[in-house]
Amino acid sequence: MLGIKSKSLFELKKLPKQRRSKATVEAILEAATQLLLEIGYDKTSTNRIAGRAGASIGSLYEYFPGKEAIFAEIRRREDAKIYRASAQNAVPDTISDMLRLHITAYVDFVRSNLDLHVALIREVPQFAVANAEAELLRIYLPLSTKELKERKQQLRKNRSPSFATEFIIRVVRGTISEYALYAPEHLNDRFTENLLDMLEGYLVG
Amino acid sequence: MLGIKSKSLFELKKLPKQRRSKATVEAILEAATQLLLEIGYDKTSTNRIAGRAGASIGSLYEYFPGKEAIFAEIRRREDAKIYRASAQNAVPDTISDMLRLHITAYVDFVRSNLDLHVALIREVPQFAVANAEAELLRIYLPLSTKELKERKQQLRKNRSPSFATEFIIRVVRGTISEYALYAPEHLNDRFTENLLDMLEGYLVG
DNA sequence: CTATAATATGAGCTATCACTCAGTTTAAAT
DNA sequence: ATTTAAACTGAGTGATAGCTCATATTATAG
Repeated sequence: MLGIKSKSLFELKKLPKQRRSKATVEAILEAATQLLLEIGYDKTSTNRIAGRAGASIGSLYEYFPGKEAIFAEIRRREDAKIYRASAQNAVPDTISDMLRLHITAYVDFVRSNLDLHVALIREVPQFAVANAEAELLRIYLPLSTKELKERKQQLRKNRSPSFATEFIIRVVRGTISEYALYAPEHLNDRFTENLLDMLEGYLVG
Repeated sequence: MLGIKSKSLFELKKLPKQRRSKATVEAILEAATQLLLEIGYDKTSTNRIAGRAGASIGSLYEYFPGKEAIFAEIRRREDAKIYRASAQNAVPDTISDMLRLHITAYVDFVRSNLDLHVALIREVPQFAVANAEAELLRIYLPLSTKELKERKQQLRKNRSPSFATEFIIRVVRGTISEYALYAPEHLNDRFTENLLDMLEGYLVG
């Protein structure tokens, strides 16, 4: 029997309390991000992260239960940025404008952090990241379902707001990830307009 | 300087010629598939694959240049199956029927091999798999563009057949992967009908 | 000033891994 | 029957990885 770790492998073991230790945690996350982009997940060892961060390996394990937790935290912060980028504007009246707002914000965000976004999808074992995904969806999904219900008269008939919300979110996320991974040079305005056109046709008709 | 490997890291070093060695290669691929599903990519060592396959580690390296090549071959074969599943039927006259044919074949295939499909996306380093992706698209894309051009009168105006083909393929692949990874229980007929409805609206109107 | 908690250190442990190679066995070719 | 090529073998190698822990330093609290 191997040692059982009581808390999640993907969360911080302990929150830094003093200014010094907060800086250490930030430096570790920054170093891990750089190394992920430079040499990839596999070659990024915890010792190397600590070295680049100017911290000791012991300090790293003081705050993170393991390698995966570091990247899960990076992913969580990226997801939070995406969320904020969409959520900072007022909610428009029409479904069309809602779609345009959210999707352009999303595409712009992915394009402006393309390398990191791709590296996180490509290289980080997804199981370390499933929680972050679930968290994001839990925030996003009820929010948008509510928005759709309030605009139900604009919806095509037979469209269930709750089904449509998950469907749209997954179409958008899946499609953008696919382009980011395999055809980043086609992740342009023409793509965005086509995506919007397709989704508007689906939701509004 | 590390040793330079002359051929691709993702292809077979040597093709088995005799019946015995062909069986060895098949056993290795089968064992690797099982272990991927049972314990994941990282824990699946080449020694363990050889052990499960009833072959020696030396034989494994006789045919595969490295661990990644084994999984690239598994992926290549899966892709070929998907392609055959779509391509075996005659090409229908209407775009709607074309979409229905290809997409139901694709969804059915993914559902019937869900665990392996998910494991290949989740766990296998994508760079080992990028070639297989490129190969698949090279076959698929011109084929479908040609089919669309022949049905241009059915297309909504302003839809470029070549752009639309890539767009549709990536929407489908991305969306289905997203559902397979994060909501496999929602990968059902209702999902398929909505996807078809959306794409038909986009292409035909 | 003292006691206690927080933070930092890094040598070293255990484990495992991908891969090599010198030699043997089996099949095909002549 | 002999030669040659194909296939197989598996102990061993070098490298590196994630992680622990005993100890030391710094900050906060009373």
